[in-house]
Amino acid sequence: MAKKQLIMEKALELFAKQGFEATSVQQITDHCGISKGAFYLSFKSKDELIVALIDHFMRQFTTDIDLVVSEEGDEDLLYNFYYTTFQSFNKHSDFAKLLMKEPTQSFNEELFSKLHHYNKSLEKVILSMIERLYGERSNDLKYDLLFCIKGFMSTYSELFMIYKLPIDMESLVRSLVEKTNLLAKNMTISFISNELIQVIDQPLNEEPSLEKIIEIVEKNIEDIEDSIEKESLLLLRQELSEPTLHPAIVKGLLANIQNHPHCKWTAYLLRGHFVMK
Amino acid sequence: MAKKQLIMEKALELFAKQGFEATSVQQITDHCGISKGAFYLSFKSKDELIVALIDHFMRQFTTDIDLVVSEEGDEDLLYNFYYTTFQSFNKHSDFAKLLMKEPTQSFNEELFSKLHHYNKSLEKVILSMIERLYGERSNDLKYDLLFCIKGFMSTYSELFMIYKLPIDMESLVRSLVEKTNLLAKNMTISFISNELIQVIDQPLNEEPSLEKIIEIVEKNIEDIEDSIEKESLLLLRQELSEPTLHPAIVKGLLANIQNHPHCKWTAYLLRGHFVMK
DNA sequence: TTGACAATTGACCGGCTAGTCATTAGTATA
DNA sequence: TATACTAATGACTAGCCGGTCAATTGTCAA
Repeated sequence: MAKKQLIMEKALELFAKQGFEATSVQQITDHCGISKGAFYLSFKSKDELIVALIDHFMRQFTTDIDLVVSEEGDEDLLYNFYYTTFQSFNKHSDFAKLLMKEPTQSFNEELFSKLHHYNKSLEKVILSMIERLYGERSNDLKYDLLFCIKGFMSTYSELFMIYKLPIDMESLVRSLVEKTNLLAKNMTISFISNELIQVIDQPLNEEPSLEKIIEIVEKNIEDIEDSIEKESLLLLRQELSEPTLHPAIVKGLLANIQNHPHCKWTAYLLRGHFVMK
Repeated sequence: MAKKQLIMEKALELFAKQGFEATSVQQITDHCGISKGAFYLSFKSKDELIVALIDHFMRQFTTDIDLVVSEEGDEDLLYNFYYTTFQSFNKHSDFAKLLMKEPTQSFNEELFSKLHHYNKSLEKVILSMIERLYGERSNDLKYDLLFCIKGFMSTYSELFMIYKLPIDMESLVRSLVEKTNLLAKNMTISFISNELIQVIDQPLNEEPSLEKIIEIVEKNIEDIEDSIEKESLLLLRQELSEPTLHPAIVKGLLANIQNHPHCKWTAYLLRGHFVMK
């Protein structure tokens, strides 16, 4: 299992430098100091490696940002959002580079739709933030705001992603907060309508099914040692099959697990599930 | 020569779908209905093909936008800028896709710096527009505005580039004009300073030399048939070596050539040269 | 019709690729 | 130490890559 992580880390370094296609399995194994055969003990194919990378890091991004956005209080929400996002980009800059870099469609259809799905998850989180921050007013403008925020993020992150400049993150974020608020409070012409978004989302709008969530939770339970988190997961597992607990209790249980490093993604999924209902 | 264009067109289609690395010369020649050997009669290597593509289309983009920005009157300048840019993206969507797609560094150093150079040309054009539109006020904010505009362009162009949606370009542009004006007129916190930009630009700040410009002009003169444009080019060629003409005359000569399909890039270079002085 | 020349072909080359598997090294138990 | 097991190796395969070039085909003036 540790071998798997080693390969993922070292491969990511090479992918960020050269791209996915241009990096050979031989290069990866050389860089790891292992044999080519050993690679195929951990991953069935080179494609499976990239799938694992995307799953791992996109879950990290989504949960990092979701944690900030789902916190109480709107005070510094926008500031914290940008700050966390950029920190997360910075922390996993190799992966972020790979994401920016890789052809949107040179991947398999499977990989493309996977990325698309995570992207939509992220957009959903950002949209919920916009709704909280700007309330009613945002109804017609929220998708335009979403696009503007995404534009800011991608353009400004170039500064530290490509040029590797030492950035004063706090003033960068302060300037983006001002820009975002300006747009949100003064914009009158929206371009992206609900309908347009629905057309875009149409082909791949798969919510994870209840069965899928249960499966993930149970795997999670097996993976972690005895602790409050494990107890909470067991109770939540029960609640998935037979809902009996008070919403406040469920919320508490979610709070119990959402800071455990191996439960973040599960917490995110569960929050989506229980809030839905 | 026609063969060269055929290859460029067909190759671009494949590159847009699969990416540069993932497309083989064999695929390209099959798609053209020619033999592999014939490819190497037109291009010395696969790399030379991508260089030709980048040169061809980036010149197109730059001149298209520069023509709009260098027109008199600030009335609909911003509107026309966005409109032309998106039309140009749309017209050459395969190439635009390739640009978005391709790893920033999977190219050679040569290709990377080539792209970087064209990118800076485009930024220069946009900056001159910002200065004209917002005057003094833009001094401290211009680079932030540039980044915001670039962010809008890349995020919103996804709508028709990736999703291939039929877009009401006029309302899209109107909404972006409002956003840009809002930011330009109300922003107070700038993040990107002159110094920061200088650091970014440092490694590759090559202006084309006078000799280089003369070379390009002479090649252009050979390429086109007798016409007012050719006469104008010959006079401008003379003016490059021995400046004698009144600036107004030079400006008129430039106006003569800037709408000829094969002189646009030369006109752009010359305008930069004569305005410099 | 012939012959000189240019355009075009596709078999071929060396090198690299993803992936396999018989063999070997390492380790834990009895 | 002997045994049984797993972990790890790297030579190997089949196939694709960019690029070359001797051989073929097409063209046109004499």
